[in-house]
Amino acid sequence: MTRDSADLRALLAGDADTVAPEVLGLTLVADSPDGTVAGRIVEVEAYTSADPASHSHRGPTGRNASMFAGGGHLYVYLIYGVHHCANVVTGPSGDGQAVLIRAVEPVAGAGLVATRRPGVPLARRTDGPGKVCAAFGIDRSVDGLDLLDPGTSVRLEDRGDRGRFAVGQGPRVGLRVGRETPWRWWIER
DNA sequence: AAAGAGATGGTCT
DNA sequence: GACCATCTCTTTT
Repeated sequence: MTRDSADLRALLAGDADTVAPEVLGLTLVADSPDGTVAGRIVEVEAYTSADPASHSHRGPTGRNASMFAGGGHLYVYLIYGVHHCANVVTGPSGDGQAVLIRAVEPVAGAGLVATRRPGVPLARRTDGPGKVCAAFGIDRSVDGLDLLDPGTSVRLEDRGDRGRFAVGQGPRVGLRVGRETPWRWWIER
């Protein structure tokens, strides 16, 4: 049972903390001149504007504008001046909600991923938010794209993995505030 | 096996 | 000028 882009659009119109576990099992796809990389999303976190840990908490700014663009868009930011992190925006336009893609299991383009992350063992290539962006070639240049438009270079697809796994839940990672909110979900191995 | 520190730059106060 | 939704390498137990 797969969902088309209209189904996904409706799904992503919901609040980040209810949508996040539904994003597990969806496939992230990124095209580039060098080839295509695809991965099954296996770990996510939710952020909303009511949440002090969220970039959207203090309202729209130049950096977080795409977080307010409405469900289905891509929000990419630079963290620690070093790594990029990719988010699936959720909720209505203007709301400032997003689901951070923390980890992915590669399903296509393993050779290209190896080129982009040389010397890193397969199992460790996409098991963190910065690693996912490095492996997929995602940076601020694709911030704000519509992930549900089949014509864009970075996309979100349902390849039929719905409900075939157990989901774990716990606190988010790396935060100074908001540690008490258990808004991280992952697919149990 | 776990803990610590440095890298590095855009964004906001 | 401080703060980061991180990663990797080095040092210590």
